[in-house]
Amino acid sequence: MYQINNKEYNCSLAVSLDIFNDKWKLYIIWQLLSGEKRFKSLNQNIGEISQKTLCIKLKELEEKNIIYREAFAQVPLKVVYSLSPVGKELKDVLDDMHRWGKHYVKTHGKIT
Amino acid sequence: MYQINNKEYNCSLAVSLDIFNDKWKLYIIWQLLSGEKRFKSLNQNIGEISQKTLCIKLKELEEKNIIYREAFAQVPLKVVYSLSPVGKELKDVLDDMHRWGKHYVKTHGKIT
DNA sequence: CCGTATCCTTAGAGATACTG
DNA sequence: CAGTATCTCTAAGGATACGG
Repeated sequence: MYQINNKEYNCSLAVSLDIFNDKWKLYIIWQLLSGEKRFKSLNQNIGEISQKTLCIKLKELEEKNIIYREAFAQVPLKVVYSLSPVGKELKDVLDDMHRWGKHYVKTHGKIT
Repeated sequence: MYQINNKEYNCSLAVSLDIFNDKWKLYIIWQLLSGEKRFKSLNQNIGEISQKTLCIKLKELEEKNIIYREAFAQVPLKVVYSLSPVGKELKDVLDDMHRWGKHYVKTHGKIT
């Protein structure tokens, strides 16, 4: 049995699936794998995500210590997000998912 | 650009994330990785999934050709689910997620 | 045993407007 | 620029009962 923030899991896979059981977190990680990014950049480069949802997801990822947030005292404001060590270790997962998607499209979809 | 069932994606990762953007599909794959399973077995072994939801998710996976469904003309009925070739190729993804979850728990949770 | 059919409840997410 | 605050809506999922 595993416990994180008073939540119980009977398998460590359940931990991952629970954390990333939403529409956007893995997209955000994917963006950050290529280097730290500002809020605006994420908002523009991640499909159709709304500002509000992006805020919420970034906060959740920061609370879980998967990403870091660094704010600069400037006007206009500058905030930079980057992957923590444990966040960087998601690279394998995302590479595999990317590869699988490519393979799935090749056999079951169209490339235009 | 990729197209599957009249849905457009600009990245093959988006394909994977869209397919598995729900609470249960990857759990089902995880179960089936250890061999074919009957409906009841899945229903009992996958956390708190309801019968209705399991039905829906199995159907979706079958339509996407990720799992196979085989029904035996018996009374009582017997139905067996198994992974298709492209379904089996999700093993890497799930192994990585499992490994990451284990690592995350070690550094951010408790093991009881 | 393996599902369907309803009904119902909530969390996730979008749109828009506003603030430090 | 980087967020909050509302307000709204929909689809995912659960509970329960029924059917082949």
